[in-house]
Amino acid sequence: MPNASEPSPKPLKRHRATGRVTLSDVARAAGVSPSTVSRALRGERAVDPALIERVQAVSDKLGYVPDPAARALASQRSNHVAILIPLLSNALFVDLLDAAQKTLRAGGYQTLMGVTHYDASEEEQLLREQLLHRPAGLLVTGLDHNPATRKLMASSQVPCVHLMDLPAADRDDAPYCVGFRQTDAGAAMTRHLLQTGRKRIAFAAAQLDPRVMQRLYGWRTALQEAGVYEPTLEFLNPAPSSLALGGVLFEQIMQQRPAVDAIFFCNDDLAQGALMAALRLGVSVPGQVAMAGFNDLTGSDQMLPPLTTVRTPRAHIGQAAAQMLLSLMRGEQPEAPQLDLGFEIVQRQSC
Amino acid sequence: MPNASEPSPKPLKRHRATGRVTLSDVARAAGVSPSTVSRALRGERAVDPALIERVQAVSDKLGYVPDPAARALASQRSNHVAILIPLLSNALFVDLLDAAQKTLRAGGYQTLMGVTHYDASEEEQLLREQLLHRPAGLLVTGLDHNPATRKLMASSQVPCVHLMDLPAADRDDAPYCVGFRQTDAGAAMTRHLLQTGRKRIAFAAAQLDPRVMQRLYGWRTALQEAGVYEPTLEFLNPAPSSLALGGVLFEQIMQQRPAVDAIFFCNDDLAQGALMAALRLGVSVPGQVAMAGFNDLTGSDQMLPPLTTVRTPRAHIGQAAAQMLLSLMRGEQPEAPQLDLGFEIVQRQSC
DNA sequence: CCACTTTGGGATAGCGCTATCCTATCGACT
DNA sequence: AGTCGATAGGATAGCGCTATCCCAAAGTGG
Repeated sequence: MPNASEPSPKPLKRHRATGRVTLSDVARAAGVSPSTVSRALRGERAVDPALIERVQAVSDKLGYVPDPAARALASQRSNHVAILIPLLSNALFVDLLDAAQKTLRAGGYQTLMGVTHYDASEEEQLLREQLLHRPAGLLVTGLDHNPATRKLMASSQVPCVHLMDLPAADRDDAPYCVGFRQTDAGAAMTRHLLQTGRKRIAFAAAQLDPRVMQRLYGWRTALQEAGVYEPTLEFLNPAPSSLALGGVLFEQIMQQRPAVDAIFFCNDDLAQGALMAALRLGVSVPGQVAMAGFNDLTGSDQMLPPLTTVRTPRAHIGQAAAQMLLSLMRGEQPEAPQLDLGFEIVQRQSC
Repeated sequence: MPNASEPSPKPLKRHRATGRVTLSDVARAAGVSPSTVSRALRGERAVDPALIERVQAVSDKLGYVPDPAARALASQRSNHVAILIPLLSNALFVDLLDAAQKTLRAGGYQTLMGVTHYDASEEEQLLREQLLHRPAGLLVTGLDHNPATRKLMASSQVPCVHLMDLPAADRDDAPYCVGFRQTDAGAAMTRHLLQTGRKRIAFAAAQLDPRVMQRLYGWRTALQEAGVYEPTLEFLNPAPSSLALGGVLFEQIMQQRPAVDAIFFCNDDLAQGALMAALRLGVSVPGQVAMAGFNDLTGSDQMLPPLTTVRTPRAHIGQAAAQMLLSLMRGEQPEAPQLDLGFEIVQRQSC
């Protein structure tokens, strides 16, 4: 016996024992192999219906719940869906998040939220972190991303749906997206103001994200068509949108262009702030100047006067995008890669 | 050769190969064992400083990033932190979420958000789902949970910090929490109104969650102390809080108790809606009736008149709670299990 | 009637880590 | 010197699944 140093047959019990009910426990109790349990529970491949039922029953009785970490490690896919939104301080994105999150959860997915603060490199960093978790899907706001981000999304092979925006033209490399035509919405509201007889329509905006700029473009186009466009009617401020800023913008406009007869705000919070400022300053709305907002945020219908605005289907967008992502994650092909959910002019008394 | 059926020595190459840079790759490149790399990178146990540096360098060069799923499976702990909040439609909770999420991310944790809709059984269900992910920590709103939820939290052994609320008395089984005394805040604002000479102070509330009820209790106590409490001054509506509901409550109060000289709303959105309704109805504020809100939400300073309210440190709460959780997850003991971040009466022109 | 595909189940090697156990080395203390 | 306890690194068994391969049995067609 030259080699007596290898006698130990039993591999000594390690002290771990998590106590968790595992797939193997179910397999043993059901008298089948682990593979079969795995397949039966996931509805993978063909399994005898009777067997599926038996496995289900045993699984329920033992209270088996699959371990997401083990599953993720083995399959290289988690049940996470990452969602990237610019801010949590804009109700618009919160509504989007809320709706998407609800839909995804119903589909069995966990939502990983990432807040980019409108910062392209922070977006890239967040995406990088999230991709580590091997998310099953991706929901991102807008279509504008830096090249590195775009490359990450492409190379990760993770299904991705873009929110809020639609590509300008129907290219065939078009990504999946759910939203509406921001430009059209901007133009539509402007035309509405023109129809009520207004001629000097200012555009007041904050944050200046790509969608705001599209609305600006729509406004500009509509004014040009009507032959009443003036560059000095644009009041753009890159600061975050807020009621207070709306008031500031309003005062600025009334000071610089007192003859303005309508103001189109790129977001309702600005318009709400302007409405309050008008009340404070005794400026009659819509008598002296009409006001219009965008998004139909909560409170806009409670203003004095109630605010005319563009109602955007943000909850619907969140829900529909999540739905589209769910089908992509199932490996299905949505009928159309782009979903235009439109918008609606809500006419109230501020115009 | 009786047994020719077992010749294959090489265990046949499976087609998986994820291409990911693994810990073993780093170990091989650095000329050390995987254990050492793992320890060096996590700062676990004692490792030679020079070695740590070398491993770090190699790891960076190869672009190694640990796989969260593998880590979670092996260690039975993920880098997720679950946060449970009642709603996303109340700015209060969004601010909480935003702050907590930011702090946790800085600490290397991913936030898993759960929205309970003020539903105890939904909370339980969410918690159950989240615990599957073996979160490293738990952030939950309030101290009121059903027994099953409480048991889940306890048996999971996951560190947990409660938000917004503080326990009534300092019990020694007191859970970790960060918040302020809702009752005191309610009483403080009521006393402030009393000091301005108001006598008939109504309390208007919606949603009626436990924190609202505590504010109600504070209001009641202050009025009783002053000898001016009347039960009919309570206007409670279980519907979700909103500007529109604030207007409705205001009209209801003016109709049922026209002699009221102040109204204390349990949340700013109600007060904002009431303020708008007062403008609409031509009720002078604070001339005829003073108004006070709670939380100092955005827009309250822009109202006409600007709203007197209780400023609650919700962002601070989110951040401090996350911080406390971070130290708990590090195995440290916070100096005090309860953190009272107080509140502040913000006096504006509505009183 | 036999080669030839399905069909449905079993066996088992990882997925990429961490936790546990082991061992070698070095002082410090009898 | 010899014994001990630290200290620091290595080896390796899982964590709980899924994916892949394998194989028996049951159809299928010429």
